[in-house]
Amino acid sequence: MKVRTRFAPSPTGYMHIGNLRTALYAYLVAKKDNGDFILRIEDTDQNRQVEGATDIIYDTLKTCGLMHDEGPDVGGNYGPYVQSDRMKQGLYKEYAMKLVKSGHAHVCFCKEEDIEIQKQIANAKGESFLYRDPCKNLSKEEVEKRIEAGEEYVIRQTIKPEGTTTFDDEVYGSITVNNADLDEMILLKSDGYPTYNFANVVDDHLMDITHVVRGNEYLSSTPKYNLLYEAYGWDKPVYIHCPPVMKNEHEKLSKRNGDASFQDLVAKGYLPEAILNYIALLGWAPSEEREIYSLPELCQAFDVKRIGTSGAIFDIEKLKWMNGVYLRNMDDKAYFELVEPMIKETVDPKYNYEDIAKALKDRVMLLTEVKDMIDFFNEVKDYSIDLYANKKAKTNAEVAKKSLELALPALEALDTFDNDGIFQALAKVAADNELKNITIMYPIQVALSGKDKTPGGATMIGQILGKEETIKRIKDAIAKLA
RNA sequence: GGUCGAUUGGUGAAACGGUUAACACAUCGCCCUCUCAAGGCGACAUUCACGGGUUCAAAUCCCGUAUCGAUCACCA
Repeated sequence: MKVRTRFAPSPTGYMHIGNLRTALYAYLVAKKDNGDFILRIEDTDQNRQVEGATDIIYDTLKTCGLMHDEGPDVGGNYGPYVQSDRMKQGLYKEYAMKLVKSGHAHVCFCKEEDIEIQKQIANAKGESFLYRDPCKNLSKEEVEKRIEAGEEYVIRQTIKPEGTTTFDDEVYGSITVNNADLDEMILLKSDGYPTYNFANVVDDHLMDITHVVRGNEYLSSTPKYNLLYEAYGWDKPVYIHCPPVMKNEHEKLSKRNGDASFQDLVAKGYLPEAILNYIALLGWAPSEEREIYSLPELCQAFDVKRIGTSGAIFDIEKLKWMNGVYLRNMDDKAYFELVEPMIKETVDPKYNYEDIAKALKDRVMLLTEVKDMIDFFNEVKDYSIDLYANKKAKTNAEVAKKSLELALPALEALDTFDNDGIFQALAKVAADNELKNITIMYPIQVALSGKDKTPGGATMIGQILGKEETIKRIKDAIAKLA
C-alpha cells in the first residue's frame, strides 16, 4: 500500500518550529517511499479561528519546499481537506452515531461546570480525577426524550474499565495502559463539531493515512484512538511520535512563550533551507557523519528508526553556523542576487556591488548583519584612533601614521587602481622600509573604513572605493592622527 | 496526585554486550593570512542521572530511586 502521511495543523496563528519539524518528518516519511503528503486543516475549534492563518501555513510549506500532494488549495480525491467543510457534510455526526449504536459511545448531558466542580473537589482532596460518565447508563428512551426537549448534549467515548490497551510506536516502542486509566473523552461537542481526537481518527481513516506523524504529547491519548479504530474495525495506522523541540531544559519552544517562529527566523536573516536542515537534526540523527542535507537528500537519508526519544533543545548558535555554511556554499551568482538588495540599501550605486558581494562572502552568517558590515563605503563614521593599535600588525597611532604617509605617494603614483595593483605597490613600500605587509595594510584598512574588522582587506576596499576616494580617506586619517 | 514517557559533555548527538565514548556547534589554543572571517591543526565526558543485579565483559540488558517531560479540556 502506498504510504500516505499528513500534516494536520489547526489554523491558530503562525507556524512555530516544533510544528514545522513535525511537518518535515511527515513529509520525509512519505517521500522516502514515494508516498503522498497530505495537508489537512483542523479548524474544529470555532473559538480559536485566526484570520489569515491558513495562508501562513500554505506560505510556509511552500517556502520550505514541503509541497503537499493533496490539500485544500491543491485538491485531491479525499476532500474536502478542511474539517469544518467535512463537518458541514454531517460526516462526523454520522460516524459518532455509529459508535453510539454499537455501544462504543454514548450521549452525555453532563454540564461542563458540574464536571469542573467535581474535578476541583477531587484535586483539593489530593485525589486523582478521572471522569466516569453516569450518562452512559441512561436508557435509550430517556436520552431521546431529553434530546427532543432540546437539552444540549455531547457524545462521549464509552470505555469499559477492564483490560489493557497496547499500541506500538515506531519511536517509543510498545506501550501498554490499563483501560481503567483512560477517560471517556468527548467525541462530538455540543456545537456539533468533532473534537480533535475524534476528527483525527475518522479523517485519518477516511483519507487512507498509513503513518501518523505527530508530537509525543499525543502519546498518552493514543490508546483511546486505538479503541476507536477497533470499535470501527478499521486498520490502525503506523504511529510515529516525535520528541519535542525545547527552548531550554524545561520549556517547549512555543508561540506562547514568544519564541521564534519560522517566519521570525526568516525575518532575522536565516535561509529556509538552513532552517529546515537544522530542525531535521533536532530529534533525528543521520547514520553517516554528515549534517548538511538538502531536502531531496533528507528524503533519501531519513530513517524513522533514527528518531530520538528525548526532547532536543533548539540551539540558535548552531543554526547560525549552518546558515553560514549555506551562504558560503551558494554559487557567486545566487549569492549576489541574495545580498544585492541589502547592498543597494546601504551603499551608493557608484561602487561595484559585485565586488562588495565577493568581499562579503565567507564572512556573513546572517543576512541581517550585512548592513552594518558595509555601511562604511558611503561614509567613514567617526572612530577612535585606538583602532590603529593592533598587536598582530605591531601598530599604534604613531606607527600607523607613518605607514599611511609612506603608502600615500605610492598609491598616488598608481595608474591601475585594482586589488592586485594596490597590493603590489603596498608590498613594495613595506619591503623598502623593512616592514611586514600588515603594518602597512592594517592602518589603510582602518583609514578607509573606520573599522577594525571589515569584509575584504585594505586592497579590496581600495579597489571598490577607487583612487580618488581612497587617497582622500588616507589624507583624512593622517590629519586625524596628527 | 494517577498514568505514560525520557535521562550520554554547555548544545545537537553516535554507540545497537567487548571502541582510547564518534562526529558537529559553542568555547579555548596554535597555524595560515593585508583585518575579520573562512580553512587547517589541537584541547575539551577517566565516563554515559544515581544505586543494585545479570554477565568473563554493561552507556548498552533487568530492577529500584531521583530528576525532568507529557497527559488527565466541549484545545489541538
